[in-house]
Amino acid sequence: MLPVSAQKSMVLSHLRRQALFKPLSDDALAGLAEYAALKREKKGTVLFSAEAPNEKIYLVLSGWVKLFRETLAGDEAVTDVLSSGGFFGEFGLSGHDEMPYGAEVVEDAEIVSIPRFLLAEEIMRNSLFGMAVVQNMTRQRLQRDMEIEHRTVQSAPQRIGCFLLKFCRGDNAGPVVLHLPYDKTVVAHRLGMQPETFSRALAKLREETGIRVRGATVEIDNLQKLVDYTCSACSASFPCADK
Amino acid sequence: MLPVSAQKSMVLSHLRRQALFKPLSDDALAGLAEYAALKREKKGTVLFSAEAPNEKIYLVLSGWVKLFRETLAGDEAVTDVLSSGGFFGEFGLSGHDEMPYGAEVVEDAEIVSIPRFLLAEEIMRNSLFGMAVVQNMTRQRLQRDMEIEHRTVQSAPQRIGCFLLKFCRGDNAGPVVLHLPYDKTVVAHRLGMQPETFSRALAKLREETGIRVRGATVEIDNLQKLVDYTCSACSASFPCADK
DNA sequence: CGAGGCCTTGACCCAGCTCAAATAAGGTGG
DNA sequence: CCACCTTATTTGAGCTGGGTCAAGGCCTCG
Repeated sequence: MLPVSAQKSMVLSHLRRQALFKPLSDDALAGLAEYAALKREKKGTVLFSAEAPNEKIYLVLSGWVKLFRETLAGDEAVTDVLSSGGFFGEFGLSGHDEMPYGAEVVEDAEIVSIPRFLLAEEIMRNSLFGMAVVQNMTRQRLQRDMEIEHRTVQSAPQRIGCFLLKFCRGDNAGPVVLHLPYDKTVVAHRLGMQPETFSRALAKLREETGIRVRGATVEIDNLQKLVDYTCSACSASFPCADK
Repeated sequence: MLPVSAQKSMVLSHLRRQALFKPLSDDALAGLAEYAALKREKKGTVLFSAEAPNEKIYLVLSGWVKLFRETLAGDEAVTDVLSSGGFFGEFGLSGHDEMPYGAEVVEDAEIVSIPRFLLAEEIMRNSLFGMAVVQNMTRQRLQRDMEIEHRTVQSAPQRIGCFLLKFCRGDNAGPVVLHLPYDKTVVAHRLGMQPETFSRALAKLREETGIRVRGATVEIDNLQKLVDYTCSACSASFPCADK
């Protein structure tokens, strides 16, 4: 275990790297780091479940976390799956007292948590930061809109393609190698389909676009081909990334 | 046509009624009203299309407006359908220069538009207002999460039921009478289904829950029955409204 | 080496889509 | 007020993508 001071400074450097925190002064940032906690969590850990009190904002440094809602009938809808750089729990910033979803670690992760009241205070103090939070929320909402579109308009293989493309930078060219970060079942649910369908859809995508899949590793020789196949049904086309 | 001053004061009173603007001082509100424009728009009018410059925030006073995205293949995904009290164009607040969706009037409407820079300035000036904007965005995002869940988990008749319930206040009791506000085709797309499916699903919902439909009018005798049928597949149950 | 998890495959089913045709509901001009 | 034309809504018939259930295959870990 690292000494406390070293941990703090590590947290600090991670926070500094987040776009969301850019408008914060060094002092303000240090203040956050002071009360922030860094934890290592094992796969399977439930960080909180829906309706838990909403007291912290979380930032994923490494690993994977899924956000989900459970229906009365026991079905589960995965709203998002986050990796390095992903935020969750921001609902706390807007005065919600309950988490509207649950969060579970699906791949061993390092996670920083920050008491929500600290951030709420900072919003009041620093309107530039308030603006940054608005922008963050806005981006999130836009992504949800896209997600809704995808689920109505894209076929299962296309949704997988779209998911893969999110990990490709626009700097195309040459073959790309990706590591599917986690459990295929989780990916399947993230994309709103059953594991069986995921498996079949991936097979189809493979034969349709020439990508190669070995275990969790995906190799893309011809990015353009994947883009053509995937984005034809969508309102945005390839480097459709979140700017 | 009303004299200009009367129009301004009408706009002002509408703005004052919005939760979003509660934190604004009378002066600030008057400032907004000064530059706000109130227009009557005919069904079919396209207010703007995707990728248009993002210069205004809009507030619907009456009538109906749909927000949508179009895919390259010409399919259309309706992201939302707004009526009295609905906001759109808030993306402008976060520095996006292009509208990420189009907006079309689907039922004659009165709409107020406010230059976005005015609001952006106000966010910087008044952090309580910034907070209110964050809350608004948050609520929107949550609704999108719910929407994603609904589309994966609910059947077509249930989605219609859920849509109807949004117009019922929790103060249940007695029979409820609703006026389906617009074109059934629009409702169908809003719910992510084809018009034919909508028609059949509505028939099913009718026989399943005893509601009665005549043209655009819906009568609900037994609200509880509708709730039971509709919400069983969902993670939230009836007065699941946006608080 | 055996047990338990994933992932893939096969077989079958069904909700919702598509195409096509029949009705209903408005709206217009005479 | 009526005939006529246009646009919405319903209905029918058949298709299909993806879901469900069940049976292997494969890999990991004890």
